[in-house]
Amino acid sequence: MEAEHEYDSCSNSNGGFLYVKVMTDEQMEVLRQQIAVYTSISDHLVQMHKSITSQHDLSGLRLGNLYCDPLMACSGHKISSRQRWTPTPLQLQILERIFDEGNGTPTKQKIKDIAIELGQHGQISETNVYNWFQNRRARSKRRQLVSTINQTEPEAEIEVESPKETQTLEETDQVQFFQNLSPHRVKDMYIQSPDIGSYSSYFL
Amino acid sequence: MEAEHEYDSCSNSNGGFLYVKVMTDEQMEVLRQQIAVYTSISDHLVQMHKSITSQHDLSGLRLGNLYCDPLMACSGHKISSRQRWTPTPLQLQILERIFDEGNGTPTKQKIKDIAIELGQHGQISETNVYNWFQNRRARSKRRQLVSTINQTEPEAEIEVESPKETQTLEETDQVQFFQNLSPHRVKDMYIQSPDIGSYSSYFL
DNA sequence: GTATTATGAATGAAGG
DNA sequence: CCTTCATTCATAATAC
Repeated sequence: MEAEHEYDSCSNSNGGFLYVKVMTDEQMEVLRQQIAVYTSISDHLVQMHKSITSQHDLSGLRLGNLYCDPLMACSGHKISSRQRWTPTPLQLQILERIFDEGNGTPTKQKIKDIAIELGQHGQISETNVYNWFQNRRARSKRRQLVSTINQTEPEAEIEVESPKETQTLEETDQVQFFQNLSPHRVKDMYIQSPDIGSYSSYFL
Repeated sequence: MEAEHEYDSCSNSNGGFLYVKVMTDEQMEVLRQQIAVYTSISDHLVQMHKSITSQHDLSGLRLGNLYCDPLMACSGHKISSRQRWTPTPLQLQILERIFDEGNGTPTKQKIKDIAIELGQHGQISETNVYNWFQNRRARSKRRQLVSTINQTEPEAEIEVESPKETQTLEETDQVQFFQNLSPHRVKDMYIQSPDIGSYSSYFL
């Protein structure tokens, strides 16, 4: 098992060597999900507990009053956060322009070219470009569909003063359902001191 | 880098930068402790919940699962039932294990067997299994290429394109370690267990 | 700070 | 096998 580690060696300030384990992105993602399991479990159980205590006022059952939010860093060290690409304004402008040119089918080679071109204006990968076009196409399609429905089914409601609401109904009830179920999104994980006994009041 | 991650940068063929995430042993240990905290938190909450429900038999608080819709009814909204199969954590675990066993070609008969086996843990069809393996294989392959590039020596290797890089794809010990800690994926876990007692199995 | 929205990314499925 | 699409998930950006 140990032999299968991959090590990158790099010298430290002491002149010796410090061995660090290298993880691939895929492994990091798996790890992140593993950790997220506990976040979800905790969130879920917290909610259940809240539901119960709100009905029965069983606050006396809580297990302590010490506080340490496991999500709050004592030292501010983030363990796992998936960094997601965000296009720069310039990149976005170029992407939109290409998209508007109508060549709806982004060829593999075209994606490569675009990625190279956008690479001049910030970090980007071909996958980013691919995803962007995928999402752009899908959402453009969806928006059109929604607006079509809105035309055939004109709302009697007066919403003239809030133009931004026109597209807020894209989210389905199912999404709302899940978000209600797990309001605490899996956010950045932090390293904290393993003071197990002190987290209880997190659930108040 | 201000975070705990250390990034080794290396240039790729696009002239951009790829980053390899590395962790020291110390960081791994802290991470392990962090996860242990979640284990304790969850365990703690389970006990709290048990102590409460044992006194009050709150059957109404059961959590819905994927193929049950009491919770959906509770929401008061029309929630169309999911049309797309989603593997349960247990199913996913089994699938991943089979996939890791390396028998790359899932025979027709094998798929049937797997489907039957997984049927014990939730709704599933042979097509689901087939599709899963197809996607898993393809995406693993694609990710391998990326991470292979990421793992290349940060030294001056200007290699533009390697012809079908080898796929020494083995989960490293780090990942194995965490999988032992929590062998389930996070996906959809909050809609899975219909009973709080089922959560016990999530805790090591 | 919390809540909401926009959007990058992951994934089951379909078509070739 | 591959690509593509629809849907969902998670998070950066923003509103509150």
